[in-house]
Amino acid sequence: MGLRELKKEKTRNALLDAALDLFLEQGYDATTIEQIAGVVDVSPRTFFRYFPSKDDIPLHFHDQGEETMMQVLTSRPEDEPPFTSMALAVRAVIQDMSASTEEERGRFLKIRRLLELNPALVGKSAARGAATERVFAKEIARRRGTDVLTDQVAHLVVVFAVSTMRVGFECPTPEGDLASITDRMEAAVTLTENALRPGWDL
Amino acid sequence: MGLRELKKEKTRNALLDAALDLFLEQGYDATTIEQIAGVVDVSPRTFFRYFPSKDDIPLHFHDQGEETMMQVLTSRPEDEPPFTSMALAVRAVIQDMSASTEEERGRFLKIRRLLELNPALVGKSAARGAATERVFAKEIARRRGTDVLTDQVAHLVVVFAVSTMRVGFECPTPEGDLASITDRMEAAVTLTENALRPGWDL
DNA sequence: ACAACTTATGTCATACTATGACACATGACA
DNA sequence: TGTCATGTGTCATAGTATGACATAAGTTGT
Repeated sequence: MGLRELKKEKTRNALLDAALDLFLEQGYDATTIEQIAGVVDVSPRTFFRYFPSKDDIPLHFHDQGEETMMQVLTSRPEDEPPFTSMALAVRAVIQDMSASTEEERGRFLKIRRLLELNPALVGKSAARGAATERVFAKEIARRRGTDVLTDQVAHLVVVFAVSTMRVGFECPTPEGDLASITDRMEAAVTLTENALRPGWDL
Repeated sequence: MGLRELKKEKTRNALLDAALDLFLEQGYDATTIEQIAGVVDVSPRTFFRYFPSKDDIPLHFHDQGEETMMQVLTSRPEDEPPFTSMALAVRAVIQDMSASTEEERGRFLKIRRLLELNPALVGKSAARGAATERVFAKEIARRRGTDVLTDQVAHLVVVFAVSTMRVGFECPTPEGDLASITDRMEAAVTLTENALRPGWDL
């Protein structure tokens, strides 16, 4: 890895951390891109070269989670009940969180506190989730041999899985560490599994 | 109703229809508030006096639907299984759609076409849905006699219901009329009901 | 080590959404 | 009809986001 990429990685993390800290200190809306860029000593224009939008800061983990889930999904046999595959994908994300570095864990907790303080961000997280859902619905429909446009079961499988993950992550735990978050996420998945009738997704 | 309120209602509808038509003609992002206001011959500032944001145009029915659902929910006995109550609330929304005026039906269809053309709006719809979920989760938790902060079942009940409605509404039907939309929504609710194990939400 | 190339950054400029302040006009009501 | 309340237009402003272009930094050849 060249010096250039190292520097970029460093700037990206610096922007991320500066943004999260400012958001928690003064609130999300009250914090401007100019301020964030100021802390890291880059121009506001540069911020947008690292993050497409301000919202992409609190949604930092979304893309990563989506990638993990898709990897797990494609590794599963195609004739497995689709919700079983999706539940495994969700658990893989939980696993990833547990296995992440101390630095990343800190960011997880900050983002979670941020979502609690700013409910509008929960909405934006759901918005990103909707985009994720489209991707997965398409894949599930493919595996089911159906048309994604009309296969409501495929969509339901996905929204149940994604919604469950959201409930587990967002549903607040009073001042918890990362383990208590992953525990709650795991609990949510189990609850959903038990709520569903076996074979509903065939 | 005074002349003043009539005029307001008229302006509001004019803005709504002008916006929807422009969105469908030239795309959502490509349409500016200035253009919308121009069609109705009001100042851009006035637009924001009728709609808090541009996004509130495609989300026109959200608040209405939320109100309907909450009315139904509070009319149900408190010891009814919560998902049963929520499913009834969703069906009430479907009923409202079927019973709406020709004018409103047209808007429904336009909004749906808009959501198909612009997936980002589906996300924003989900974002609004997240806010709705908070309200209902609180009420469900109250009825269950639990703390909304820790009662994951309450949250799951709500997200399943709201997600199901979204799937039914957004899942595209090829050039359908309003009846085919409500039919699909009804189908989605039924699918979810059959997918869930009776008593899971007690 | 130096030149040539690639890529990241800073500095403009600009469009658009959204909000506050204030003056003016229009409908409501005595 | 005069007074009050309310809606509207105009102006000013903050902030997000994007494009264009020049410059500086890192990379790669000889």
